[in-house]
Amino acid sequence: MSFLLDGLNEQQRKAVTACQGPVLVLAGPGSGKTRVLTRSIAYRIETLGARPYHILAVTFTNKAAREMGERVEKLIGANTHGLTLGTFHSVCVRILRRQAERLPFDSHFVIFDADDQIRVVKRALRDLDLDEKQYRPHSIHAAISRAKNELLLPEDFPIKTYRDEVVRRVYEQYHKLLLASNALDFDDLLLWTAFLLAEYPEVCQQYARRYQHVLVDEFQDTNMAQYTLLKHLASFHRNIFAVGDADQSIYRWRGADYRNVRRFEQDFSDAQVILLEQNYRSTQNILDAAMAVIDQNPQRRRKKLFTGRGAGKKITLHEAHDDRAEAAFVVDAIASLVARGQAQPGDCAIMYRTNAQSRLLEEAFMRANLPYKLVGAQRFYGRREIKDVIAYLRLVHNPLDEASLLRVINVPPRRIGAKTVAALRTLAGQTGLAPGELLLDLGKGEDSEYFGKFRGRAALSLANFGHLVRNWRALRDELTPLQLIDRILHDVGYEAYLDTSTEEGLSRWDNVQELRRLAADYHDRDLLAFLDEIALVSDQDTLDEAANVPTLLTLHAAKGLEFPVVFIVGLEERTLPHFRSFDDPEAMAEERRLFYVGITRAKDRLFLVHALNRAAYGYTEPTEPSRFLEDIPTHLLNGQGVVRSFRGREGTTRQQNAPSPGPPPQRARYQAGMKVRHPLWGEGMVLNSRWQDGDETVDIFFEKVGLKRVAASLAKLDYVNE
DNA sequence: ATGGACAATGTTTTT
DNA sequence: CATTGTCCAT
Repeated sequence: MSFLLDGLNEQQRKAVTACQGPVLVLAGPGSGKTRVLTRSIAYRIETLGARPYHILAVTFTNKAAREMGERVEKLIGANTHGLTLGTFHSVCVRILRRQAERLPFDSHFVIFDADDQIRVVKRALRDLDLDEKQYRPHSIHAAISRAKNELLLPEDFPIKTYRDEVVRRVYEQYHKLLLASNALDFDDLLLWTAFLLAEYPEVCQQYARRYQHVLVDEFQDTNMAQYTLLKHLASFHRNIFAVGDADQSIYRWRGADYRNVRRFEQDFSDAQVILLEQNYRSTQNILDAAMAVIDQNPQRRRKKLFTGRGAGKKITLHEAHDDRAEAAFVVDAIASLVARGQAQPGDCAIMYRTNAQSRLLEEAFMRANLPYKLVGAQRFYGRREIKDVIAYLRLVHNPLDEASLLRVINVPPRRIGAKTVAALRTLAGQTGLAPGELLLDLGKGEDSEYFGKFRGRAALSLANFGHLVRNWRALRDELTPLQLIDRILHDVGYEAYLDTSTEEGLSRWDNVQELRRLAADYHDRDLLAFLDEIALVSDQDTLDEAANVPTLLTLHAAKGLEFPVVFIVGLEERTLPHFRSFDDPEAMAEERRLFYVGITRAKDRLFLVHALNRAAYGYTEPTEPSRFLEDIPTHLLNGQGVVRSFRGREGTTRQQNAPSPGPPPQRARYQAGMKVRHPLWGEGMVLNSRWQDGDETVDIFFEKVGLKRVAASLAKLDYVNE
């Protein structure tokens, strides 16, 4: 089956055929990593005779999984049946449903999305009589999520401060509430699977024996839970094949730890390490810019990326007056490329740090009457009407799901207000039933023993709704998901509720129609399959590749994609790097990687854009260009004069000088009284600062280690905002 | 119970 | 500024 090695370079070949023992493939951007992964799967089946049943391949997005499946099938035909191929989360769902009898939930559990999770945190806070202002649900949830990713249960939650103590209690309550709802959050899927494999050696054995080959994509994005899972699953045969690139690790905030790459080499000391450094995507100029940017990150394994593609066009650096002008520039530039026949609209992508930045771009496209497509942002599944319909389905599937019950119990309004809901919950608590179960019982009307416990109107409203849910439940096995949706929409009068005479209502109803179309695909599967699928889709999964129009997307969403023409906008301090990363060197390093990921998406043309003024809180304020721009050698750039090193704001005079890649501006960055943070020594106060031998020498009094003298260009100091 | 008006509050990235 | 929550009048 030598065709599986056709067209591969030596390193790729080596990787594809490395099927024994642990293998770590460090794959630079555009180095054919997906190719290596798919061929390696095919090679194991075709050449080594492995049964697909014995192969596990995990990815982070459904799209990546789907693509991989299609490409393997294209290589070796249809004999991929039995292959386990999916995202970490979907693979875990499958395992957990099968093994639920060993775990504290049953196999019909539902998956709570981000919204539900916040609701549960709020509920927990209220149950514990804690102030939502003081303990913001999002921040508490982040702490819980972090703990789960580290495989820490409530009792293991590390306590250093009083706040930690509170978080631990909320975590405990949150945990209970989820189990009472027979629901798992995203993190639980990983946590419980890891727990299962650790606690039940016979189960672990069963899977580890089955999976003779374990392959992982985007390994640098794994968190502790995922890493542990992989180790368990590969523990018997030890044929684990991990592909990743620490320089493209951009999900630290989600628990991802690129140090797992190093950990892998330690845990599997016999691992073969294969480097893929030849880039097949970008021109050399683009690649050089990318390397110049990423080389500034400390403590990384240097890779020397090269391409056979030639230098290519220079990178365009554009300075716009403000964010509106920035958007206009992008639209103009695309229009002009298309007009000159240099690109198709669909070749172009515009990338930005935050979703909020998409708005002005969208407006600019609309003003120019040009179509575009947007990845993510107001996600389809995040829309209110979609969440409503899904909540109905989940309630029908699982009446224990309190989050869904509360979401739809009065939508459309059916005279069940806060008072009545509180009464329902109270009585449920007294009887030991879940609110949803109580509601179902009330659905029997006056036959229900609980009917008399409510004040007249309330009892009737509840009974009516309970009756509806009873009916839907009775039908749920006969009807397809689509038929059930239609039945619910009809029974509750959802179209009338949306008021399709208004533009907004009509658009919402359109979205419901879109959901119906998606449900139509599930005519031969059950409701739960549909619910699983929509719980685990990602933004990238909804990207429509057919339309020949420009794509707007965040830098995060751009990972794994490539485009002939790439615009990266908002290249300013506080945007990229984002201001939330300023006081943490690790976070700052990740901002740089994010920029690196963006640059390396480009095949032929790269446009880097920054605006001198940007609207922040509704007010437009002056900006400084991103520090990352300073790291790109000027000879790779063209466009208007390269304005460099503005930190300190005297750039206009310096600009006159010949563009020299010399030292930064002679202006103190640190002044006495400033608070700064050093990666090693922690926080300290600047005592004084002066210029010496072309560098800034700063004396700092650190809280932990006392007085230190540092060179500003060498010490990785960060400002601490007071 | 409902809906509207106002205030506060917060803005990264997402399986 | 744009969303979310809270208060108040119906």
